[in-house]
Amino acid sequence: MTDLCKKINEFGRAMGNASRYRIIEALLKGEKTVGELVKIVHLTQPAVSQHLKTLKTSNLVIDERRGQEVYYSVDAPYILGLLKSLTTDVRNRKKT
Amino acid sequence: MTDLCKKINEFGRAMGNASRYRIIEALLKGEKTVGELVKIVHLTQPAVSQHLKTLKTSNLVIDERRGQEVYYSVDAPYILGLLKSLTTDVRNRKKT
DNA sequence: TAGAGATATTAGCATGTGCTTATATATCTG
DNA sequence: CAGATATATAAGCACATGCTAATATCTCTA
Repeated sequence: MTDLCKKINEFGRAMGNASRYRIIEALLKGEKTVGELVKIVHLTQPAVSQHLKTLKTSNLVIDERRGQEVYYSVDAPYILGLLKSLTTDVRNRKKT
Repeated sequence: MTDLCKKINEFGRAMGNASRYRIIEALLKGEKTVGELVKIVHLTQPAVSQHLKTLKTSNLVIDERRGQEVYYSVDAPYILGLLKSLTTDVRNRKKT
């Protein structure tokens, strides 16, 4: 499996879960703290933290601590790069 | 969950599974029969058929029977539409 | 430094998922 | 129509995954 494949696969795993997808959706509207996300997606704080961890491992989100709170936001350049690669692959497919 | 959300989520679920991702990859190189896919991804025939069923349910592939064989191919226009929507969403995000 | 607030981590459980084996359906050919 | 080939479906099992509850870690402030 090439590096790109692995990335796309991780991206899929992230977006394929409803909770994580809702987290991403929320983050697309602007950075949020864990506590804010908890209120938005209606999950417990540990559940949100766990999802954020997998999202971070897949490089889809960035975190930054400011005082007691940790702000999360989408890594847009990374995601856009992935989407572009994918789009190119589909465009260049062998037509039927 | 909006209609687009549901589609993207299904797309993610499809791409997030390694076997399904390999099937999509193979199909991007041109349409294939179930039997050909079995040889390529090294899964049993029922396993491949099951994956193809979920891919079809998510509208990512198209099937067409020709005699005894069924040919599968990616639904490129559909996928490209999804990727475009996703790209737009990420581009138009609220910057941090 | 003690306590409070915010987040992360761990363990455990219930459910979902992917695979296998067995069987059914469909299509062709003799 | 009978058998062969291609594909689909069903049942069952092992494992992965998402969630909860409990606890740990980190940071601020009095």
